[in-house]
Amino acid sequence: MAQPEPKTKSERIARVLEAEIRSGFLHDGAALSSETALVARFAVSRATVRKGLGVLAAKGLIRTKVGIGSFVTYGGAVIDNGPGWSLALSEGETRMGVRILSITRQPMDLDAPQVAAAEVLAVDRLRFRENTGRALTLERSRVPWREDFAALLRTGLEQGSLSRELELRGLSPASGEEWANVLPALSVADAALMGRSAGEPMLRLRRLTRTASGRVVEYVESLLDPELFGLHMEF
Amino acid sequence: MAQPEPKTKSERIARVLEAEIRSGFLHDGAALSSETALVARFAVSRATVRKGLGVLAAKGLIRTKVGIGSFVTYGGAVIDNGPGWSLALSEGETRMGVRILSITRQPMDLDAPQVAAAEVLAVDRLRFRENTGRALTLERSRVPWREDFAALLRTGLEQGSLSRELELRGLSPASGEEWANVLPALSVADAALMGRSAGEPMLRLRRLTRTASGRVVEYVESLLDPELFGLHMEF
DNA sequence: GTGACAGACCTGTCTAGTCCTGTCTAGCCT
DNA sequence: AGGCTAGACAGGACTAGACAGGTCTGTCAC
Repeated sequence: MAQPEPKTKSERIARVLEAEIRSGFLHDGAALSSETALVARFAVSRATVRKGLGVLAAKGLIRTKVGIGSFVTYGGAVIDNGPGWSLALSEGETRMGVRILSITRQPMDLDAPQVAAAEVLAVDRLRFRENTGRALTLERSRVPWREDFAALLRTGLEQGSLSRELELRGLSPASGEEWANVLPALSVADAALMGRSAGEPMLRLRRLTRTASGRVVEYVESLLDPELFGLHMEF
Repeated sequence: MAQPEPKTKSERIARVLEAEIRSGFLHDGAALSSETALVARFAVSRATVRKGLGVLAAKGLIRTKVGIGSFVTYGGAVIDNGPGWSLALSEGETRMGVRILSITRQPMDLDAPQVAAAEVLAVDRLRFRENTGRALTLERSRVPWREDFAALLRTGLEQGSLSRELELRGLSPASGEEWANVLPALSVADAALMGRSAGEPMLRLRRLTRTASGRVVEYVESLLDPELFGLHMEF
């Protein structure tokens, strides 16, 4: 229905950081990276980073203090969807549990031609409402394999967040793409994983993130309960 | 349909660039060369290049931004104008016809609390592939009623575009919101309108646009064939 | 232990320069 | 008159660098 607005660099930076804040990846009170660190991450000049931060400050999402840094001042976390669309819960308060199905080193299995790597770190997770057995989301993350992922296969993820592990290794997304469409019918295999009925329509989200240098950070494919999840965007 | 021979240099430039865009050589979101680079490429003056770019901009194929450049805003099938999500056709070239179901003055019927107006201009359209009877989209636009819409009820829309009529009356969207979700089952009434089966899952898009002063310009609710349409976003 | 200090790191601000589009003027040619 | 050329100037986006001043922390002297 629309065309992507050509974005300036500063707008893009504001957008990526805003999504990280709204998704809860950067929680309320958290310190953003320093301006010079963001310069490196987004591969732009400091003036441009500051312009992007200015947008967030104007929206009241962050506050910056001289000599210290910038801090998140927004507490409305949603779920970990990374940058891009804001994933909105259709209902009100919904407590969701997370279950990690598997963390493995394996060949690339999903259909994402942009991911050239033969081997990936694969993390599959379920989210479910605690009172029922039905899973609300099924998320499959694929990250091009690096040797320093080896420990994760034994120890698991810190706080269950793959993004955080990637961040620790300098794999911060600076740009990306996102696709959304309707999966008309849940497959038998996925239905079994999610404790749902095969044939149900689902909302399917695919996201590819890249570093400033263009290297693929992560590819995520999510199946979401259409009753509960929708996409929302302001422009 | 045979194209007439381009008469002027600026027409030739527009023709060449348009072909590159429609062929996919310049994909959606891609940056065109700068005007001075195009001056060198086509060996004409900058004014001529700008005239050619002006033709493309008027067609909605590109958008130019001061200090940055010109960008392709044509994703293969532009359904409607305006910023926000980019609606992507899953398949390749698909020629679609438009049929306007009705243009009426009526009470607000859709569930959009942001639209305070009691009376609206309501435009319902179908889009369909020409060889089949199945509609691919059903779009319902609602615009707060103004007296200068009266003529539209008799004369119809210029080029079938409501956006153009709104633009002519100074109602240019400056900001807005967009929601997307899965409609699990097409209603019997809508199925009949679209020539589809009731119960099919559909992609539902809702968009609310506002002027710079915050007045609601338009509310649109679209049902889209999930096989054919998806959402795409870069960040 | 404590207090002072140096240095590291942070934001705030400024300047000079590049590259881009927007716009205007003057003139040439058919 | 309309299409085109050539040039000039303004202003926006961005880069790169420099400098000042706030804040924190490790270290050293006492």
